[in-house]
Amino acid sequence: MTRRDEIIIQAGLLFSLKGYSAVSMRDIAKAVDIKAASLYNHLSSKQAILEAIILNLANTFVNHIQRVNQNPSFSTRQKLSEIIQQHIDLSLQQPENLAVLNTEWIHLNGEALTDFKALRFDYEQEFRQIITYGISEKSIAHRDPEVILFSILSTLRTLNLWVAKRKHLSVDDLKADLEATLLNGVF
Amino acid sequence: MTRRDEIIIQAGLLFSLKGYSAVSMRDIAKAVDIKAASLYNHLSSKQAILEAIILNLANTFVNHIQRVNQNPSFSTRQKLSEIIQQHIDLSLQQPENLAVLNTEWIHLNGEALTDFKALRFDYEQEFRQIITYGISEKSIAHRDPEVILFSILSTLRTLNLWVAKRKHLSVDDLKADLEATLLNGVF
DNA sequence: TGTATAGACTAACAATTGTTAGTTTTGTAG
DNA sequence: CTACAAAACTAACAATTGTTAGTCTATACA
Repeated sequence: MTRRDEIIIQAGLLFSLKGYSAVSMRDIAKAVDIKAASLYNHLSSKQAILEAIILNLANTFVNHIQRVNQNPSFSTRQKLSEIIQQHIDLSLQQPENLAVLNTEWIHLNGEALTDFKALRFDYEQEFRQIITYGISEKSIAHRDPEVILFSILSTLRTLNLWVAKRKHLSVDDLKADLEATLLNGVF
Repeated sequence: MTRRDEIIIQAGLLFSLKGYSAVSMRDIAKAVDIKAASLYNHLSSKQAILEAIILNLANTFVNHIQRVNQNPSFSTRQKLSEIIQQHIDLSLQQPENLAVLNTEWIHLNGEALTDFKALRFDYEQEFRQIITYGISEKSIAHRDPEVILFSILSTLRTLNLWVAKRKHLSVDDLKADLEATLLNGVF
């Protein structure tokens, strides 16, 4: 792990706790025990740190859903199951970076903001396609696809806020309960 | 509407767009067409603006869920239906303030932060009680109540991000689809 | 041994921050 | 018309911001 990686990890932790704007370069420097000016030996700007965190994670998500969606052996249900699994895994592995992705992307500028929005759109588009196909083959209930899409997606996107607290459930049990709740409902 | 209310509304809009820390008192002043120092004739501090926005809305939610939960004529399903309705209504009426509530509460301090956390806990506790009672009477599926609670609640909490875009659906149709998706699932 | 490079440092910068003090303007009630 | 309060203003403050310039030090390689 390079020094740069270490800085980005610590910065992500601080961003998730206090928000991008409320974290100073001096705060980040203190977290890795150097002076603020020394950060610039490893990174070009504060913005660049935020970009690295967010775009890296957004790319991970898009790559995953594209691979799932392209797999012809998966049923609609299996595709959704794989996606749920991925969100659980990343929510457990890097909850802080997910928090940054979810709430600090507004502070991106220029090309990085454009790239992020494109990745977010791509992800939603892949997800949307799974759902509309599922409706067309009648495996998914015939309702407004956007309502279905955002109902499921908003739960998955905020898993990082509570999943770590559910330690008494194994990951497999958590996944089973979550999948049942999202896909089969509660009544 | 007092001048104070006007300031709080404009500040809420700015906070939702750029985040609390990235909005200066001069930004808020410009939005109501006065100078920054004049804000202090109406408010004691920047913090006080944030507190007003968040605690007001959090109280609205808690009061509502308590009234619903205390109504003995409501079934479990009807209680959840009422709660969904309330989230849709507020998401349409004040999406900006909901965004502030959801993402900027970390910037609260001292007593206001304590109060907010207590209100959030109260709300989740009322919600949790509805679900555990539903499980005990076997109207709700027998699964981990926390997974059910946070699955539904995280969708409701982020309605403000997408509900306004669903203009082609009437509020009633939106509610019907959302309720069906959250409570009956999609398969 | 000499030298180049990576990575730390100190010091400073211009801009912006929330807030206060003191003053002037505006509108209303007597 | 006068008096008073509400609400605007100007000017300034100390602190903090991201970033740059220039310097020093240690390690690796010739």
